[in-house]
Amino acid sequence: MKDREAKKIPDREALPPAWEEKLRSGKVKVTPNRRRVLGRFLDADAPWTLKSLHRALNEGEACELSSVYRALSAFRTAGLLEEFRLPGKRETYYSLLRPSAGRRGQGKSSGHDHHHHHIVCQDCGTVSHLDVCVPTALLGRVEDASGFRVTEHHLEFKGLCGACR
Amino acid sequence: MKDREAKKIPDREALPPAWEEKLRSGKVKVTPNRRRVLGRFLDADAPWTLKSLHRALNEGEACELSSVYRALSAFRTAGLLEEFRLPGKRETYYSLLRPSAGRRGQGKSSGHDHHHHHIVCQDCGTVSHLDVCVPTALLGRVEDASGFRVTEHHLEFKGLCGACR
DNA sequence: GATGCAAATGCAAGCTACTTGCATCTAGGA
DNA sequence: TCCTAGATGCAAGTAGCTTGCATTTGCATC
Repeated sequence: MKDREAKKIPDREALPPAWEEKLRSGKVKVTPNRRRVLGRFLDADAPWTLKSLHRALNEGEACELSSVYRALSAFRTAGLLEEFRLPGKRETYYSLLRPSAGRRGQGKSSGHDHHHHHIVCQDCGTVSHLDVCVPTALLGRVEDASGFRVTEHHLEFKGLCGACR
Repeated sequence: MKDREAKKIPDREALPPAWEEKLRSGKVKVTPNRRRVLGRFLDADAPWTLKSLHRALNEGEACELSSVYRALSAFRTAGLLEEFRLPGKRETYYSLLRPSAGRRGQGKSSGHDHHHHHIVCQDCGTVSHLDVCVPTALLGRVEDASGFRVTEHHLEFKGLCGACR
């Protein structure tokens, strides 16, 4: 948690080219606000809520809640973010959909399909990412049992984090 | 879906004794309102939202939204209901936690622990129950990867139902 | 470099889905 | 039957978005 050198980027003037490209190809205009929003996701690979993001951004220059909201919607439409909800929490969470680059290509490589799942500490509320996913066999059983064709799944865990145990 | 004989109970005067017992042991007073609320869950083994339940109840005698809300909270505290949220939906859903009776006892038999998971049709919005669950092996991997002790999990699927395909 | 327009922004108002306070009523034990 | 903790109805309050509108701005084009 120490900030070495110029590591603690307050607000970026530019995003990594890959991401700027992604925005443009998603027909999302690149503005200072949006750079700052996306920059937060790139800095902290954690789930953000509309409000937590708004608070974090306004430690710097002010930025309207509704603009953050619209940025999130735009990013989601463009396939850069996924949205999810947690049992017992009221807010909607967002997290970055990184392209499934270095993974052993076990899915269709459709560009960005590396979603992930989450675990929440029932004591302190910390939310962490998980790299595990639903086994294919289970998906098959779900389709058989329900008659649905499954297109998406969300898996949330609740428990006690290392610190709270 | 046909209603045979007196199968279509409008509002019950009494709940199955097992459930009345459960309420009492959970320190929940049994009132006409609460019988009607719980009755709906017993009649239709589907997820309800506060509002859908309120609407359903008020086809009969009126019953305040806030009372339904408080009944749901009480039932949840008593361990009769579980609450969950679905991605893309705003409301909180509730479903009955039936005691894990006839199952091959693969969990600790703690009274009621037969939770289940859900699949939502992305077209028509229908929500169905699923009888599949997260494999124990996956839970182990989650604990190892995160350092958390897992106490709960929720698994939601999205897809196309038989009718919408 | 100047221009035009679709899209983004700020501000304010509106909406949905709860959630709570309070006076009154009632289930259920004494 | 009586008492009291807890349930109810009604109304007001709150959180978390969501939208409308006038203004500004990114960026493709000239």
